[in-house]
Formats: sequence, C-alpha cells, structure tokens
Amino acid sequence: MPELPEVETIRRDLTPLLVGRRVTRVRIHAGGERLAITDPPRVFERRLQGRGVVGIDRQGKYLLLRLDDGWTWVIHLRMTGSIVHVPAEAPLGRFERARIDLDDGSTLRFNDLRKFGTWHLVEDAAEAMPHSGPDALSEAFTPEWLLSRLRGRSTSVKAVLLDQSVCAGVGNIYADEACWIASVDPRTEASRIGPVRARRLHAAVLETLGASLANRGSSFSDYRDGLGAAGLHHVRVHVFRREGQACERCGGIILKARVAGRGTHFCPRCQRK
DNA sequence: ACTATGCCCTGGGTGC
DNA sequence: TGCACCCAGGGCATAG
Repeated sequence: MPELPEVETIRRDLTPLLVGRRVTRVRIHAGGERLAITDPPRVFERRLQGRGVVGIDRQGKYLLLRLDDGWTWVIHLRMTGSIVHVPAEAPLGRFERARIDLDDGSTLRFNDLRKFGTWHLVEDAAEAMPHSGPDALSEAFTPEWLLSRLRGRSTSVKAVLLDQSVCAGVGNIYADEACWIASVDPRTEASRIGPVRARRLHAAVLETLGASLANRGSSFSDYRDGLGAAGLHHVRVHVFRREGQACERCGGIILKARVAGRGTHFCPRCQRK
C-alpha cells in the first residue's frame, strides 16, 4: 500500500525519466474502465496523447504529472497500484491496466490488482483531491496544527492521523509506526492528547516517514518503485504486522486490534492511553 | 459538525 | 482437492 514514502520514491524515480518526454500513445486496457475518473477511457487516452511532461509533484499520496498545456494528470495508486518505467518490449503484466508510450521509445505500465487506482485529468490539481490538507512533509504540518486537529475530538488518535485533511500522506503503516515511536496508544481519544504528546506525535510522523523514505519505502505486498523494484523498509518497522512478536522497546507482546476500521498494531505495555 | 459504516475489488489464506 | 468464506484498506458516499 503506497503511502507518502512510497509515492515520493516513485516521484523521484520517474522525474528524470519523464520530464521533457512527450506521451505518444495511451492505452487503458479492458478491465481498466474505472481508472479514468474525469473522462471515458477513449477520451482520456486521446486527451493525453501528444502532451509533454514538464514536472512531477506530489501531494500526500497523489502523484501530480504537470503537462505542457498547464493541466495536471493526477494519479492515485490506492492499495495495489504501481507505475513502472520499462522498455517498450516488456511483456504485458498480469495486472496491467494501462500502458503509456513515450517519445523516446520507453513505456510506463500502470498495474493494479484490485482496480482501486484513479486517474484525473484536471486544470487545477485540487479538483482531484478536494479533501487533502497539508502534506506531512510540508512546513504547514506543524505540532500546533496537529494539536488543533486533535482538540475536542472524541475519535481515536489513529483516526486523526489517517485523516488526509490533517496530515496528507500518512496511511495505515505509518500511523501505527508513529504511535509506537511516540509511545501513544492508537486507541487513545484524540482530545486526551495535549501539547506535549502532540509534539511527540508530530516528530514521530516525520521520523517514520523519513526513515522509510531513506529505505525507498515498504513493500508489504504490491508496492514497487518507479523501476519495478521493492522497497527495503518493511523489515525495519517496529509494530506493523508484527502482532505476537516482542516489542523491541519493552519486551511486551505486540497486539493487533481494529481501530478506525483498520488493522492496528501496537504494544499495550509501553504505548499509553 | 462529527462519527461510524459500507462500498469498491481480487488474490491469498483458512476452515470444513 | 474443493469450496465457501474472510481479510487486506484509501477515499468517498451515506446514515445517524
């Protein structure tokens, strides 16, 4: 499941390969009908054809391909999507949903087992992500901002961390990891978090995202970088999918519970409510 | 305004 | 071996 570190790794991989290139042909395969949100598949293909890529940005988990007509091609990978740069002759993948041919003879393949990924072609990227707040790595994401969004809420800390209007880019893996680093029980009612723990949580979010980014992301299942390789960070996590194992900080047994509708991993001994 | 739930989708795992 | 079920979860719509 690509979250901020994974999407940023892809952005960095694809930037030198795509910027300055022109799209010569796009094919959304049968079965990929739901991929293009803003237009029917054939219209989407035609509108991208001939467009040059002038830059790639990222906002939260969204990849923003800036086009030479001023529009933006907004890509979201959801859980199982990947976008990989390969030679034209590379075989059709089992879960390939679309193929983009570039003017240097190379191609991009959009793979997505579960077909949750989305493409938008929009004049203003905000149209495609109306609920997105400050990116977790932006200067707008501050301890004060996080505290203001925790205040007065009866929901769990985990639910607030997963809220893309609070810290865009944090998903299930890094919400659990941040809670562990900050020694906060993810089930804690948000309103119980004061300035001290809000500051710790804020620092923990930056720490876990930074560590994963340095390892090119986590590949628990389908995530692949822009060149098709797995990330390296999944073996370095503290709690995510480590239920039943010993907490490396206190020796407690890591539990798994359902919090905010998501599988949630934490150490009940050293993570406090 | 806030909160919880269900939907989309398919492969992999489990239990009988 | 086969089959039915459950689980994974990001973002959105909907209900309460």
